[in-house]
Amino acid sequence: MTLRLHDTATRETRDFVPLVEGRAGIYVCGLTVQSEPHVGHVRSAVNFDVLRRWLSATGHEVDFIRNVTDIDDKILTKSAEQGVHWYALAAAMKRELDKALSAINVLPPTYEPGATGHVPEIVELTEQLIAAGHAYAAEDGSGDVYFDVRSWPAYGELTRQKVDDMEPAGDADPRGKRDPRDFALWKGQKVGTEPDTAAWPSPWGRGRPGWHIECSAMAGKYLGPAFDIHGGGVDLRFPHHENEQAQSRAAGRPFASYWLHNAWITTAGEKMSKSLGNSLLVPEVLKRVRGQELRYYMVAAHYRSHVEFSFDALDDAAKAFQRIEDFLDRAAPVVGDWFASMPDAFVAAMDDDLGTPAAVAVIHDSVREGNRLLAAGPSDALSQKFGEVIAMLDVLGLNPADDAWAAAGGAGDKLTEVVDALVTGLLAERTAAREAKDWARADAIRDQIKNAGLDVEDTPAGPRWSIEAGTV
RNA sequence: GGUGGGUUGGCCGAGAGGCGAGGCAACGGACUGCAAAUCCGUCUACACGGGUUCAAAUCCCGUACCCACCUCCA
Repeated sequence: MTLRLHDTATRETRDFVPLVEGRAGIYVCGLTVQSEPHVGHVRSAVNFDVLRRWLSATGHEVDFIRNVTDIDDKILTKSAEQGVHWYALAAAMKRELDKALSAINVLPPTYEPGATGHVPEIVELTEQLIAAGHAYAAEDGSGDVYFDVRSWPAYGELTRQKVDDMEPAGDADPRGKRDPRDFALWKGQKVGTEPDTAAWPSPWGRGRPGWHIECSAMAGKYLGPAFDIHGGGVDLRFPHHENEQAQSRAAGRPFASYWLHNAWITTAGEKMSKSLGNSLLVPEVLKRVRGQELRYYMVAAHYRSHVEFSFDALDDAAKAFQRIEDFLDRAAPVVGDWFASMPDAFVAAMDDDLGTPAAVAVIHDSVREGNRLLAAGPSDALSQKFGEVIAMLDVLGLNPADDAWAAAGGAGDKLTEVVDALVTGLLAERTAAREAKDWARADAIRDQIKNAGLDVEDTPAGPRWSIEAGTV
């Protein structure tokens, strides 16, 4: 069985054949750190984290590069509005992003390069493009350098568009462009309006990188002229990815073999950046559900499907995940030896363009079977189901035993011990009442615990408490 | 104007010619002192109109509505 991926460049789902057997080089466009991350932003990170984990799980050594755009127009505009240094804003937002991603167990990339640290590589690539006749310094003295779209016949190949059919950029400043579709590789500093700290020396005067060039330069530096997979959100296909590919290929670099694009999480049918919604910032959402549950919500939908975000659906996802967790909690004390193994159906689902919805369905199948077996006490079959569930959750980054969750939980563990001590005392009283068939007393104790926000279940191994669903 | 995606049961959300994904909710049954949890079962859906086919949610044609991108974007 081999992994098949949907390549948006060819619009085909085809076998993944890495350039070097057993290795995979992945470049993912990360965020522009200009504001706090919302759930839409982190979906992309989760989707590509799953890809990375699956490649690792199937024996690939993965080089995973995810950039962070730490200088651009928006960062400059917003920082000016807020009266802070642009680099202070970028650094603060980067910390917020890191916090949000670790809360949902997104593994850190192999390396996370930023545009500001790669100006020499960007200048070098720009010079190559000028030498090759595909870029030119603006003749208006602005210090800008543009990619010459008309000089590259393949321009538009990624998104199947013809230059002549494209809507001319109405609001774009033509400045020194030969064609309105030409895009900036280098932006000359606007002295007086842009801070000196946001300008670097170059053969064309002081300035800063254009948006697209950084990814071409950094992908080339860390993954080489040709690499396996390039990922990002659908909105990046054009212009960002189209331009990245044009630049790179015009400079003689074959670039990515496969292009993967994740779909949106929308609210009210619209992309999140268009709706206001502070409530959708990751820290806000994590007040309602845990990181595991938010991640499950994202993984339960296919990466290429639009997800219409709703708190009701999020709550449903949290319950579904708790069902899986509950099985592990109840089975753990009785399973004995077990080993991790993935059912064929799960492997087949993941190999089919990362079919996480079907993969999650397989987890639920194993959980149901495991629950059935659990009623009969320990057995090899139960241990096997337990190992299956753990293995599958691991691949999806959802293993409840993963240290990542404990780190995100903070001081919760100590509190749990305290609650456990208190509740255990009450439950002992209730057990005594039940043995005396004093049902009124037993139920009163259970109600008291329930009113505090905890559920009580009677199991063959005795009473068990848990935090009521939805109140975590 | 160009390019791409979508519309599935009470809800979320898969599937891509036959064989009921899965979850949540609801209802019935088993279990329970009563519950909870769990298991078993029920609810048989594919925007609309045509067509192809032995067979269509799936393929084709048309229609409606929605969304994204066309140089700020996950």
